[in-house]
Amino acid sequence: MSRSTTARPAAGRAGPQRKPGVRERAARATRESLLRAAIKVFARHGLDGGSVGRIAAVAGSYERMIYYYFGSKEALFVAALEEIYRRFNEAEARLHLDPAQPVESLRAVVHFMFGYYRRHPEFVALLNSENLHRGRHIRKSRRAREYSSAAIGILDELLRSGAAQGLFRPGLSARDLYLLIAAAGYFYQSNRFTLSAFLGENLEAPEAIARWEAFVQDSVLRTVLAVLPAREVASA
Amino acid sequence: MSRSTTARPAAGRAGPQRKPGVRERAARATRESLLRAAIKVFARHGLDGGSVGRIAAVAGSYERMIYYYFGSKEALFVAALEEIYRRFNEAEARLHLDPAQPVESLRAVVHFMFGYYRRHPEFVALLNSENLHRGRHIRKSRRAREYSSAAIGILDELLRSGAAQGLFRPGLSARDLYLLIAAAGYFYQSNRFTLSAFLGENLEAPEAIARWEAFVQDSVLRTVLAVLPAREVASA
Amino acid sequence: MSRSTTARPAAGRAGPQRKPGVRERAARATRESLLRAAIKVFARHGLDGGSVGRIAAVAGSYERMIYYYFGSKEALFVAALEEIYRRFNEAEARLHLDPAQPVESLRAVVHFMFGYYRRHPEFVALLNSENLHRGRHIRKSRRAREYSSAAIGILDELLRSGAAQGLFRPGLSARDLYLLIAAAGYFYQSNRFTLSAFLGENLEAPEAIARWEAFVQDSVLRTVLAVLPAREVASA
Amino acid sequence: MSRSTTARPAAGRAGPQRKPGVRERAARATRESLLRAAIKVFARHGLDGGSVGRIAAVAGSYERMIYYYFGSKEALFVAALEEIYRRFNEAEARLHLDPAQPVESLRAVVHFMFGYYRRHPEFVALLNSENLHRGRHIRKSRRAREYSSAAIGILDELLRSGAAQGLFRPGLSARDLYLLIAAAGYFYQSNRFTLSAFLGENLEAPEAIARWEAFVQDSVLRTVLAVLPAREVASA
DNA sequence: CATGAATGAGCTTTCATTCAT
DNA sequence: CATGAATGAAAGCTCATTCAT
Repeated sequence: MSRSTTARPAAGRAGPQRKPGVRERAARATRESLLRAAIKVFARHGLDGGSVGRIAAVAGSYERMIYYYFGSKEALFVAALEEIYRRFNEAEARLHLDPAQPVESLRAVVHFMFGYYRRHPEFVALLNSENLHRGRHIRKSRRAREYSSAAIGILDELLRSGAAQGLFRPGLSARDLYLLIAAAGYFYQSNRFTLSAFLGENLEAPEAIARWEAFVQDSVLRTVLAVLPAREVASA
Repeated sequence: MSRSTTARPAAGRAGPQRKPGVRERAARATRESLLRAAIKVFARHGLDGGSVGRIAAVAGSYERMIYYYFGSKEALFVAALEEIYRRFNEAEARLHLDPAQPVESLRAVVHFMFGYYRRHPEFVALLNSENLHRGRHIRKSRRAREYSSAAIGILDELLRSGAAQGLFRPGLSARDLYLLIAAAGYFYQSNRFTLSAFLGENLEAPEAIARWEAFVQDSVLRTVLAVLPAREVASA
Repeated sequence: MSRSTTARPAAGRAGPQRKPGVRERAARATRESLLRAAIKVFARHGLDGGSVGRIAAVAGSYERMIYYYFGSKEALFVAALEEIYRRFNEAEARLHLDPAQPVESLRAVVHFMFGYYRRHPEFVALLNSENLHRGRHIRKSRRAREYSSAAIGILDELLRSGAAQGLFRPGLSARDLYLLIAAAGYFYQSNRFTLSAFLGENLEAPEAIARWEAFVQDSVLRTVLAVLPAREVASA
Repeated sequence: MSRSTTARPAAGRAGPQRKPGVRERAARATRESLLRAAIKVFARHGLDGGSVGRIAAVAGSYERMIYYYFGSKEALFVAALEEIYRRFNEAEARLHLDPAQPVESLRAVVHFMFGYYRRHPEFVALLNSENLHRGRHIRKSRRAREYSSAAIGILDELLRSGAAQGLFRPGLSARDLYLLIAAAGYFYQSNRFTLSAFLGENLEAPEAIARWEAFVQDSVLRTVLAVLPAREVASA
């Protein structure tokens, strides 16, 4: 009853490290271009609106290959989800922070997340699609779950360090703070079209972006700081 | 895209106010049930995923009627968008605030918005769909634009009043604060499925909701207050 | 979750007898031509081999109409099955037998069945398809079951009458006799191609057919007769 | 349709009998498992319904191997047909009959065929598929034709012997009798699903099977016997 | 006013088969 | 010898929409 009548290639990490032949390399390229195309198309049109035909066309491949490598449209969507999570995680890991300087580090975190969402609208769009589908796919993916904890762990370290130095209020929840930062960055990116119409201004203008980030930086710091130096922080 | 397939009944604002006959009332009921069904279906499945067939079925009507009353699927989506904006505006208008008590009023605003998003997931879902489609429909709708300014106007009034009383910092942007509140409430609702998977906890549990609102209330107030009465606010 | 998004016309016997309009008559013609085409195509190519595309083409209609009137390929197959059963039943009902003359009547039954199978290869072919699918469809069809009992009831009457007259052996089972007659006629028709290859002769030649029927007539009568008048029956 | 895509191993009768090496033995095993799988799958799903993918999966091999060893799906079907004919012939050959005891031998023939059909539903199912396809494949197969005559030859011997002993009527056709026996056994097996629905009883129950064989034994003997010993045969 | 019938493009998926190492 | 990769046609089915009374 399993769907794949054709033996699928063992996607993912190969065991014993052979030198890949020409054929193998081309195959991997095909698979990857399909995945990249899927991310692009699903991000632009959603899971329902993004057809396998369009994905194949964007990848310069054939619809059939999607089924060869991924098995189904839905499985391709899961793979796309996992990939954007993986990329986000990777980018996050590259963000080196100094716990000894909690204020600057916290600012850096906000800056990173705002920048990431803006430079990766496909991340935001795919997550929206997944939420439209009530998290059906992510729930099934073991891999996606693994990427979770790191970000909050980092924040927690910063909060503890800040509190130890007497800079931050003690007892703050890293999870809550993470949500606040994510919400501010995500919502601005995700809803930029309706917000632009609603507010009558273009939220994608650089000044608008800068102003928003400054405001949130301010708000986040005020949320955590033990003592508010009236001038300094307000005019960040 | 031409919308006049058949002479449509004058959908929308009736001109001279006649007493509606039986026929007219039945027609209006059909139209409304279609609209309600559209909101439900589009919210659940998105614009692409929600078919006119399903909408007609949910409304207990015929697909043909959608074309009769709305002209096209897209026009029906626009009508659905307008309707949820209208409802939101209406709810907002029912929120009576006392500018003389800016702190309590601000808390009430946060509470209202958090509650609205939670009780009206279709509002959140439809806006997400619209943003996936890059604001294509809202941009065309005159009506939706009208609903914009009220909310921010109210906030502005509160901020001014608070500043005048020496409670709030002066010079704060109502727009920025509005976005922060909206972001915190919206993101939590919109992304509850991926977040629940990501965080490994159920964000729809009452305690989780309460905790989140408390945190945001705190954060919002810390953002605006001129002086922080250490205990009171911290332990909101 | 029901499959038909479009309201399907109430297939089958209409309740209150209105005079059908032009439109209605055309619709019925469409439906019937699709059903006829389905019987033809399924009989020739089987359930799997017969595509809805081909059926639509043979009917001079559109594939879409199959879904409009029948809902699915499988449901169309069920309708085809029911129709050939109905036709067989109808033909059987037209066979008027005189229980007072059991020998002649029995001969007539054999003759009828042999002729029916030969003139209606689609009946045989569709039943074969249904058996390949392990009776999955017929089991679900209430209507098909209704057509069952008549044939055997008639045979039973003949056997009783013959026994009462002292012509037939008493205690014979109509069901067994029915199966024997059906088997002989059906198998000859159903397996005519492999048998022709196997035997090296064309079983569809009129003489071959006549010879076979004569043999079976003889065999059936010898099975039921109480006394065998050596010459008479042997050279039927 | 051209079948030489790659130099095929000499499928079928090996010429000069060399001792097979390890490679050769593995190859033969692959070929045989594919053939066995093909018989199983074609029997269950028909020629059109049985996909090469499923056959390869059941065989635990690759689709490509089907083309390697057999050249095409159709050629594989022909091979499957030939194989089941071969098996049937082989089983028939193991049936040793004593022409001096024609009645017992005839009974044994009926018993053998009934048992074979029942224990080898794939034989019945494949022949049905082949007949659906109008004998297209068997006509092309030299080998299948060879298996024909034996069975009827045996019956002919029995009929002659019986007639010589005065037990059987003279002049009976072995071919006709063979068809009658085959029809009775085959039809019961082939149509067991529709018949079970039609008759409202389970034809696969042991008692039903026994009753049917007894009835047919009786009928066959009554067809051939010159004189009927009233009691003995009637209550077979 | 209202609604069954019709329509064709497009969807996801599976098919048998061939290519290239 | 063996097998992953590729291919395009065709499958069943759903879609939004229009026709015609």
